[in-house]
Amino acid sequence: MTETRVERKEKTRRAILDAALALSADTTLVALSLRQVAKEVGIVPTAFYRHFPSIDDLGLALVEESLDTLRTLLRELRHTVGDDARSIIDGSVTVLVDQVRLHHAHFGFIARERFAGPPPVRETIAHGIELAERELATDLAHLPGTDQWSEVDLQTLSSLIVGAMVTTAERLLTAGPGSPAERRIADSTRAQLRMMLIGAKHWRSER
Amino acid sequence: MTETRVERKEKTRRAILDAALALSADTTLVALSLRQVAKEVGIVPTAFYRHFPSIDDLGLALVEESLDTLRTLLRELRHTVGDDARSIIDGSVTVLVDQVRLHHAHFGFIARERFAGPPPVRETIAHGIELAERELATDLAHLPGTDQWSEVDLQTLSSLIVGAMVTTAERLLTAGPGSPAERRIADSTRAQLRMMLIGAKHWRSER
DNA sequence: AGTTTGGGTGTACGTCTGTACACCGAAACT
DNA sequence: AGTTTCGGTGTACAGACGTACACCCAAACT
Repeated sequence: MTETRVERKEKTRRAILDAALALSADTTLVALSLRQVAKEVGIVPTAFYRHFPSIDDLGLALVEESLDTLRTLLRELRHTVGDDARSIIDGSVTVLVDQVRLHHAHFGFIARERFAGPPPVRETIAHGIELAERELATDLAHLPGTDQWSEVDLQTLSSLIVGAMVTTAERLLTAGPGSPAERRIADSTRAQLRMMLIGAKHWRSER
Repeated sequence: MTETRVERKEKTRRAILDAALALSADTTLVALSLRQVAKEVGIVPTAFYRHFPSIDDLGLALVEESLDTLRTLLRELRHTVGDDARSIIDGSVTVLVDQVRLHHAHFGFIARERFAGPPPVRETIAHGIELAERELATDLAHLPGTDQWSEVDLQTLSSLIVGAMVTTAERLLTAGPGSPAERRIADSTRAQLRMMLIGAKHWRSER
């Protein structure tokens, strides 16, 4: 029943991360105090420093973790297969809904801190989303129908899609899992994706 | 040179609002202290209570004010005229860029507090955006080409457009006025709107 | 002219904050 | 077996916080 020292340490580190995630859900990272977290975890305030140099570093760890689950979402989206556009869209939205449901805390964290978090956190999140846009753009380039597309057109469509996905994720966060609202949002998103792809199909770049 | 009492009062009230707006730009409403605001304004902390019952009420006043400039933006967008879709899109984006530039603080406030603010603030903002979606939907219904559209289709397109506008506004906030980035965002938004409207033109509702 | 009103001041309080410091005890190393 | 390492504890302090209270004085009312 005895635990090794690294195991114990990792355990309370996780407890700190979880407590911070839970507490910041009520407000924001910037309104999070070291003492609150310590009390929630059940350790004395000064013990916090055994794991993080400061609250800011805790925030950085949290954003790293949250971006990890964002990357997981993107990977799953990329592996969504289907014969036609319709089934790909349906599968993608299903994945999005599932992932947001599954990692509610992380996506909520990203939504909150994207603009309200400390500058380094904001930048990290912005960078993560930017990366997602670029990767989607290269994915789109390998799709049939976009052979003649310019770089900027690909970037435009990609940014449009990613923007809609982010907006959808934010909407999903305020809807309870399995709620009618959630289904409505999913349906709406499917329709939006279809509309965007129809627009893309008939797209002819100008200038 | 003597000021009437109501004038003086209104003046410091404004000073408080401005100081709160400026200070919260660095972090968030929830991380804003009464004493900070008082110091910034140049009054003693307890004098704050002559104007607001609490910091929360200050936040409510700020969100009301910010939503006012959002409504102004929407009104201006609605009055954007043009002969064809192209010119309407161009005009709308120009208005958006101008307004975000002009009321940077208010739009920044909305972006930050939309998900990170106190619950009442969040709800007020969400309600404002929802209202904008509904109004755009009824506007779209009066446009030629949407005669056969169902209620949900109109709502879908409206939500898509509003979402893109919100995303654009958020992007614009991080770009300096007149910067190359700002122009790039404006161009991208114009293309996105065109793409969406092309999609809408070829849209045929299913089921 | 005399009185009331109300924005702003100054002091004072209890609470919460981050963090420095000395210390403990058991796991981990030699 | 003896020593070191290190996560966790307890005390302590200076500063910032919200806010209660008594006070001031000029504009506004009578």
